[in-house]
Amino acid sequence: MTNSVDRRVRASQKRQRLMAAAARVLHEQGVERTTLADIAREADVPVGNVYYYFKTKDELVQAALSEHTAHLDELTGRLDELPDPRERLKALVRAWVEQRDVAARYGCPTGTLAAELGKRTDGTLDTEAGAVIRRLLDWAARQFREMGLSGQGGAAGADDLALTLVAGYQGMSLMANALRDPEVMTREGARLLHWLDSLQ
Amino acid sequence: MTNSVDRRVRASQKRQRLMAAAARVLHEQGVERTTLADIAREADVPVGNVYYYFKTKDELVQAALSEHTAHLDELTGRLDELPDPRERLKALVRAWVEQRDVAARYGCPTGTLAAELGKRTDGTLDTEAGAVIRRLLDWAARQFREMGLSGQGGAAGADDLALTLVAGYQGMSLMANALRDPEVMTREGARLLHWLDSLQ
Amino acid sequence: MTNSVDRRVRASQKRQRLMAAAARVLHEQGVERTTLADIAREADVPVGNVYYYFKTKDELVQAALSEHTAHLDELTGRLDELPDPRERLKALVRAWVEQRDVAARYGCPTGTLAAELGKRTDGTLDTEAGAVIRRLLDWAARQFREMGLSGQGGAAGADDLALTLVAGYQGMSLMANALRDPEVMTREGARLLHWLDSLQ
Amino acid sequence: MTNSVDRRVRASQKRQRLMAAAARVLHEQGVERTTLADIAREADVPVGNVYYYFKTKDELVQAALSEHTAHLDELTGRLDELPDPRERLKALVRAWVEQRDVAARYGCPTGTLAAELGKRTDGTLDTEAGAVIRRLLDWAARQFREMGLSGQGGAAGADDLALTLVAGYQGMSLMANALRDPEVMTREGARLLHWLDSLQ
DNA sequence: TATGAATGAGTCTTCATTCAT
DNA sequence: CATGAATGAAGACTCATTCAT
Repeated sequence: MTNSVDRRVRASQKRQRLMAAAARVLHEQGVERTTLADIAREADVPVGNVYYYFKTKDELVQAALSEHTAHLDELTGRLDELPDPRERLKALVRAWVEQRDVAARYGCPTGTLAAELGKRTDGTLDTEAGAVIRRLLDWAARQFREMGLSGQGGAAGADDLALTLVAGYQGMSLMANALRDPEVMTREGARLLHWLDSLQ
Repeated sequence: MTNSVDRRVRASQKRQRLMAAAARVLHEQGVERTTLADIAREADVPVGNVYYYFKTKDELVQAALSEHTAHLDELTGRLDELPDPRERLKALVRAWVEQRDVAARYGCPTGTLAAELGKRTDGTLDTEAGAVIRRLLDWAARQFREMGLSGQGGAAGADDLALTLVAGYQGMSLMANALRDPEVMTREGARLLHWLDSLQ
Repeated sequence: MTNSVDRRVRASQKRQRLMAAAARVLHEQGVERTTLADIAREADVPVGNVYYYFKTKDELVQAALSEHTAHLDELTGRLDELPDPRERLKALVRAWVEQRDVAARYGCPTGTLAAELGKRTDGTLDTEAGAVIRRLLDWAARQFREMGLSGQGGAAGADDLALTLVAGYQGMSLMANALRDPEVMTREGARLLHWLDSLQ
Repeated sequence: MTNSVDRRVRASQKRQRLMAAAARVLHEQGVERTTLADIAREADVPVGNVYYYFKTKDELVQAALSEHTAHLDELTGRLDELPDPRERLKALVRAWVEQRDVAARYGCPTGTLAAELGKRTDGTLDTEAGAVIRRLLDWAARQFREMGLSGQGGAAGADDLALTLVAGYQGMSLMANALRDPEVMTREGARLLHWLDSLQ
């Protein structure tokens, strides 16, 4: 009985390994340049076996996106424990800056995925990465609202601020990546922190 | 003799057509999803003939980047005729906003190309799109310097401002693209204009 | 002890279900387009379990043929209870016509299986469906013989008549299937009945 | 110039070779058991090159059907030169009987194709073979009509007779194939000839 | 026995690149 | 220069069969 449980556990571990590997490799190599074999190798799973867990390559891409969503939720979940919404946002920016080396090499996982998938015209996954970004946007807007920054502009104010914040993150990630320079993250991150402090 | 000139002219037209087609199609479909046949068809050039102008697919990608550089130079060249550097920068932002529909559908040509090519690990073209962005950065920094905004921080001030400006552009393009919403360009564009006005 | 009996019963039920499912699905989809998973699903048996009852896919095909043989035997068994051999044959034809909708959609189970398996060159099952047809042929010949229609030509006469009858059935099934028209069965069935009546 | 013509000719010969090979191999092995490599090898064309002429395997199947249609047209064309329609039909039956060895080994090309393709549920090619058979049916009906055999039943009579004739052919082919016995063709062919003679 | 999972050989298809003329 | 055709190396995906428990 323990054995059968073990097997199930190991199996779901495999699925988990595949998802993690997909998230990593797809981020590093992009969707089109990544072969199933790449992901399988990284997850240490025989190629033929991948299809037991994911019926198509696109399902693996979808799974990678779920993985990114999970990471995002975990991060915002941790930040939610901070008492002050402004501090939460600032901690978020600091977390981004800490990722500067990865960003400089491969860009923002979700942002680059959104850019690549957005080129599709067949309606498959083309806006899925956008959904992850929207989730981040929503969380950020909630913080701004909690800061009482819906402003005179009504609720739209918080949404705009969230947009500015996330666009700032995407912009600095892309620039750091294009210039292969992690310091871009530091400099622009500092600017975002300053901006957050200035809001009232 | 006239014939040979004609031929040369026609040939260079073909080359031109291929470059333009490459720029367009690669922007819309991405590098990996675009086949040589796609570009050839769009340029109305027989596939086999492409190789007389570009020895590899990568050379066509390179050519597309040159095309984007040329567009950029043409734009900044026009802007240079404005007397006031701040007006030049604001006109640049307005030009970006005018492209909002394209940006919402396909993102910034250079930015998305930088993201895709940046995934390469084989050292081919992986930073070439970054060079185009750097060119934009340099032009912008020149404007800020001319505005006397090198600040107390010396020349770095202008560079930082340029970085913020271009990152702002990339950020809003990516967000507009991810959310498939051109209005993102309008809103964030307005913010950038306001920011440019506030600088002194 | 009851448990072990139960198990055996359940097991043989599973085997039975697999055979029935194989007969049905192989008829509808053909051998090559049918996967083991298709049959397992239809029989509501886990895929991995199939191999306890049938060691290879071909054994399942064989089992489907047995199933068809059983159906045939059951049918002729019922017909054998009719007193008049001519009536038996006419009832057979009527039974065929009753199946017209299935025939128009999927053809004769045995005939189409014979056609598909006959393409094999590896000597596996390639004439097995033919054996089922031969069984039908034998039964029909017996009826003709009983009708006293061995004729001057001796026993061969009955065999020829049987061949004509079964060929008639296969021909009308194939035509109904190719034209997707059940009425073909009705029309040609009527002709066969008329022919049977005319024999003396 | 001659060279360029040669090339085009050779190219279209290749296409022709592929069609002929497809017709032959698909008849002998069936659609599902035949790989593109099989056809390519038989046509002496590199596998990758096949796709220059036919975009998918299904297009090759379609091409094989065209080939069969062409054979049929050529045959009926030759028969049309006979003055008497009854003689045309009898010559057709004799032509069938001459093919008895092929029929006994592989069945009727169109009939077996119709049986196999008819199993498809995806709407691709599933009734295409039926169209070839219908063409034969139409030609035969024309002959019967010319014989003045529309009967009291009007034009339907000829159609029914044509159906009986072609069903007879399909039936005897299938039986010859299932029993692996060419003599079936001879016997049933004789019966069909006799039947044709008896019509008035 | 029972069963979810594993395996790897095989098949279709795509495409950059090259070739012959 | 021009161009239709040729080539072969991948890559995604399927599936019968086997395995571990």
